[in-house]
Amino acid sequence: MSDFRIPGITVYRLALYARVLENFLAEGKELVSSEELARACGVNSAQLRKDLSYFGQFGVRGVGYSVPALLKHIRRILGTDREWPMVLAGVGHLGLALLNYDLLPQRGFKFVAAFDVDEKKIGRVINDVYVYSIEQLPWVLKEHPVEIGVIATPAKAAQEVADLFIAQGIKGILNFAPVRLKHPKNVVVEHSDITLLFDKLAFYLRRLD
Amino acid sequence: MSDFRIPGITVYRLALYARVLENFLAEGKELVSSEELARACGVNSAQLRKDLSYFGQFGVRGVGYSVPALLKHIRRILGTDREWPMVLAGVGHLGLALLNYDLLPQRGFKFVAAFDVDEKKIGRVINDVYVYSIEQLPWVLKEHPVEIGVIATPAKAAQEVADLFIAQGIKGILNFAPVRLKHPKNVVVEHSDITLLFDKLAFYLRRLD
DNA sequence: TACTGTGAAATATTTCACAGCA
DNA sequence: TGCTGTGAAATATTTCACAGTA
Repeated sequence: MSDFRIPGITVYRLALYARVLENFLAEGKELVSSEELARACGVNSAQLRKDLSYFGQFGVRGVGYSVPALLKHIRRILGTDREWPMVLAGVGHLGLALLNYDLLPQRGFKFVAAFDVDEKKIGRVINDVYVYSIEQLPWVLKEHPVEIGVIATPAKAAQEVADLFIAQGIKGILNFAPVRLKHPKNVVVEHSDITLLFDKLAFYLRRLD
Repeated sequence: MSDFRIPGITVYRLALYARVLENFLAEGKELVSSEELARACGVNSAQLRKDLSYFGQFGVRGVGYSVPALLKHIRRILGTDREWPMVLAGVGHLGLALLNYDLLPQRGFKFVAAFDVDEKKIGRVINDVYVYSIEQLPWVLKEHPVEIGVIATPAKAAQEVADLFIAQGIKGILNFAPVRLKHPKNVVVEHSDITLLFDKLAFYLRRLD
């Protein structure tokens, strides 16, 4: 019922439920049962109900869940019922992909500035986002304080960027560089290392009968 | 000791250990203790030792682990001691980032062909990879059978591509499209939905004191 | 001595199964 | 009746703590 210690995996699943509910909503679906939503998400229905029960009661016994109401509840739980301005460090191929990824602003995650060290990139505007020199980072963050910083630099630059972010008051970092960041524990860091997923796939492929 | 049912999270951590060991190796480090490697990976040392113990004994009591030997062992366990040819569907911004991501071929994951529906992209060569029309997919996979298919298309095309992949004998799919794929259980599917990570970050940011 | 390897204990997560209710 | 919500049971994972050994 309370939010005392919510497992990361539960938070992740809530985000997944929200994604699937968005699709149901787009299809004009009004009602959904835990069984149906769970199946669409690839999880057990008791688990879905348990995940929700950490935060309250959102369904109607004998009936199910209202699709728009449940989506609204989950968004409020996740904090995606508001806008989250963000900055990006590293305008390489992945950085470009992030700047151009429409689903992020649709969900409230909006880049307000990007940074790079490459002279050829500095001054460009990508999808309405200006690319600054990394040296302007303290100044830009002072002018436009944001809570979320995204790192899409090469591994060797990532820690330095993280330190800069943290020094300028960034509270949450999403790190796509393949390196573990050191950080104080009042800063939230999520790591996303794409190459690890390929390794995992290789492992399970090898032991397919 | 045996590989009966290895938790996905253990496999993921093994990949992480390999990544950190690679860095240690590059620094010329010969020996590492479970404590030191675990700290660099952000995990408990007993957990690291337990993870390894599913597969054998790789250390020396009182001494630690040989960095190059442990790395070799983990690579063999993961299946990253060989090359994995792959195909890509979807040459948008994310697809481009994947085609240009040097760490993948360094670890043996090599795209041999890419596919798209956009006439403007078909026929281009990106980082030595030719972009075919999606209609040529059956033919190309017949000529060059591969086990891994990567999906970086918009959500609405992903299931159709997955079905094509599976029909052509692909055994493992890494799906970056924000949709849950239906698939027979002799096909391994890993989902990577980047937007879910942003949601998770928002959740933990909101409850930072 | 200084570590690994690993049963056993502790903890966390998932699933069951059914009471409760529209 | 047909669902949700949730204690309790089952299962999975992590951590402890120490025997084993180079």
